[in-house]
Amino acid sequence: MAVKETTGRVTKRRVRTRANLLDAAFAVFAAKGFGRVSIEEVCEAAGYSRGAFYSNFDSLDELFFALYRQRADLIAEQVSGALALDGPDLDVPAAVDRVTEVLLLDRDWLLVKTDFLVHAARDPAVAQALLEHRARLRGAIADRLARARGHTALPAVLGDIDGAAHAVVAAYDGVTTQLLLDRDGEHARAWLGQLLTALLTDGSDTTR
Amino acid sequence: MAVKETTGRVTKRRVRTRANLLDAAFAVFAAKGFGRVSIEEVCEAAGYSRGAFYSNFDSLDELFFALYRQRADLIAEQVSGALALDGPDLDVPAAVDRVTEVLLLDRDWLLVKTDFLVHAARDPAVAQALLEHRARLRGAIADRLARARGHTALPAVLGDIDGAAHAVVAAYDGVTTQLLLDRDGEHARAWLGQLLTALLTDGSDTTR
DNA sequence: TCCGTTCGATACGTGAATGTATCCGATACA
DNA sequence: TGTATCGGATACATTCACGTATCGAACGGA
Repeated sequence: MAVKETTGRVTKRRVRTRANLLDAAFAVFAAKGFGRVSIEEVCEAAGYSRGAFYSNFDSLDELFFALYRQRADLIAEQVSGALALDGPDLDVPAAVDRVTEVLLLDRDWLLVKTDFLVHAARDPAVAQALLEHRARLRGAIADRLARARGHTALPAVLGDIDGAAHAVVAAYDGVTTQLLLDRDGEHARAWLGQLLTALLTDGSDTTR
Repeated sequence: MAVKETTGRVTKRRVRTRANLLDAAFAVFAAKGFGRVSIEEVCEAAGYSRGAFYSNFDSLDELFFALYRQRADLIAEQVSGALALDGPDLDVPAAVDRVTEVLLLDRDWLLVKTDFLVHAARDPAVAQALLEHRARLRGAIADRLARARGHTALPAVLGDIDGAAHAVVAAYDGVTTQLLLDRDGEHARAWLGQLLTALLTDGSDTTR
């Protein structure tokens, strides 16, 4: 373990250093990709030497994992927040807009997340973590959809509410891919909105 | 350039070597990921020494690019073939099944393709190549959809036929992501079929 | 303020991957 | 079959990133 466990004492300096390393790592990973980043680059970007790194982490993999958890938790919170905003009744287009905004706002996060996906695809243990994050998102979405039942009918083709939540996440992933390539964030958000409403409402709605 | 241009002479041995290197690279990239592969690993897997590599390519990047083009062309062909199978009229569910089969059959290809996406996301020139491949796929899909107009009405929410083709590709990308994580190919194919029919038919169809 | 502990910097040795230069066997063509 | 060219193997020097071991400084508690 990188963090000593002999004593519960955690210095303030330590947490600051760790946070700085994580922040710097986020920027560096986003810019160059996980596979092309050296430990020293992260340290340099953070203003530390490698000694600081090895005092806080055992490997780049461990740092990457910690970084992902941190940011994923943040996003999950924001999505939950965006979904909880309006009252007990769900306004589909408005909620879709808010969620869309959160999910596609930060290109750097999409880059890091995709790097993490590639990583996870080859390591079942890592995949587990990513699947859990996705399950958390789906859960938040499904909860919200459940409260809206009756107001807006879901198309039967997707199956139950959980199927609909799966579809939402799939649409998110699909639009993410396109956005990573064409870098047109505005278009991506508009289009994700369109896709989601296409999936969540039956075909009769043509206004949006 | 790696391939000499002083003379048009291309030895048989050379094309064989190049093909072997590409095949080996595909396997190695799929197994370990582009970022974690050394030139020597590829050569070793192909049964050559580094000399052969440098005689055929300038860098790992160049090889990766060539590899992607090769395989992407193959897939594009297969998709076109799968779409051209039935007569002038389109049988949506059948065509969806066939395309789904082609697109999600080979996990290794999905891995390499996602690696390539990550790569392209940071290099506009590479992104261009990937966008063109995607455009080719969309074109084939759009052509097919155009011929089916009237038989199966498209939901208006997606916009025109090209919008529908975009949606198909997005669904493909979304399911790909999930498949990379849970490794359940059968489920992925079934679900992609479900998603596509949900997108391509209006909400009235509940049988599949 | 003093002291023990913790944190991070520096210096070092090591292994791996790279690109090049050179050499020998294979190949194509007359 | 002979010969000139080509393709790939080998050897080499170099660079780079890694992990460790050690040292001085910052920190927190008494």
